[in-house]
Amino acid sequence: MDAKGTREHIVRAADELFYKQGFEHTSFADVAGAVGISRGNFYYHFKTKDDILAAVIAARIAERRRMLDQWEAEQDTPAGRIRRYINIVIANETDIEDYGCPVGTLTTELAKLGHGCMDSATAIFTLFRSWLGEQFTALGRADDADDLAMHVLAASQGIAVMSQAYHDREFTRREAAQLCAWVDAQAAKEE
Amino acid sequence: MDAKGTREHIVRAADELFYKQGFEHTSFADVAGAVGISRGNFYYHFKTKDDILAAVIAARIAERRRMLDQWEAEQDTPAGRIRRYINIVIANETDIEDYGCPVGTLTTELAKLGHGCMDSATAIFTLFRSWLGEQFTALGRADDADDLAMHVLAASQGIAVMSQAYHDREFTRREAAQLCAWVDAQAAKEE
DNA sequence: CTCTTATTAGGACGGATGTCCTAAGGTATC
DNA sequence: GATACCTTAGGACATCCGTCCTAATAAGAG
Repeated sequence: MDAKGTREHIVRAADELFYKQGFEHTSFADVAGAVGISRGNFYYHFKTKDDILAAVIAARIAERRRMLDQWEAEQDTPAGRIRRYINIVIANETDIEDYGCPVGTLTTELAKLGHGCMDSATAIFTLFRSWLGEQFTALGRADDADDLAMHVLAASQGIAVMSQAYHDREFTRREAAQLCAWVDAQAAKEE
Repeated sequence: MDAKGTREHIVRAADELFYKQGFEHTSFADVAGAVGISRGNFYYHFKTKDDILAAVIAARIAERRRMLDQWEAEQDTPAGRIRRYINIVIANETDIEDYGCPVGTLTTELAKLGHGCMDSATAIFTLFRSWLGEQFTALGRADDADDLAMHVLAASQGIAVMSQAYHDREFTRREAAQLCAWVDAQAAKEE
């Protein structure tokens, strides 16, 4: 197989395992096993575990960027786009119940490990943060757009954490709906 | 030294290390080093690492219970008590920036590890959840007291996650103040 | 002081981990 | 078909981990 394909395969498998088991709890052997290659071959593509993590984070950023572009194409209004973001917690309900938010749980883990990739992980948050900020600006809230974006991020993270703790889908839906209503109320405040 | 004292000393050290480094990333040697005893002596007090975790969680529950009692004594009104809870994110600002919320980050980690102590960790959340529920009931919101309690928990967790990601104290204070205002608004709705 | 019990220190153990090396197998080019 | 390079497999390595055992020490009771 060509190196590019194997490398991508490794990143995909590592991405999923880092999400579902955590970065530290996932070993080279785990990833190699999931991909179906030997541990030795591994070393040909990535010298260290940190290299894999960096590649996984880069892949996540690229994927999220594509997702945001798609949302912009699908949703016509800024409020609709923000609501689309909030809707993640419902669309990915099952995974979030079991493994939490991929972004939040990774930054939390890397922060505790004092890992150098912490800043790259935070960059995923920043991607959403600025995108949400743009939407709030388009909503006529240029002055406090970033504050509002941070509020949406924080609320989503809170929902994810509690969702993981209690597996309560009613709670998740109720909070998401409430946050969407809040967004619409912010839109009404424009002008 | 007597066994009780050493045991408590171990639990205290493990509590701090589990919080600051994460459960998995903390080894027997780390805890033994922090306490100043040998790894062998360790085994006399706790047979397995899971035993230590169970003891740490039990200690956290007991400590939080004491804290809630104190808040009830200090604060006269239900709203004041809820605001006192929200104020944690500001009072413990420095630690939360570096290590996140002790309860949220632990449940997140244990969930990913598929650890058996996950339920005990969730019990710490439940302690706050029912206490907050009681306060909202006292506020005249018996019907949706638990929903409101969950909302406060989620909001606090969200603030903690973003605080850890961005170390932005202005954000933390703004969100905490906003949440306190929300509590007061809920109180106003009673009648 | 003596004997028993409670507590400690230090190290052995099997296993897992991240890293690295080397030899073999494929693949493409001339 | 021969050569050079890309890719793979399998294992060696030093280290650390959780667990467990044993012998020495401290403490307390008679």
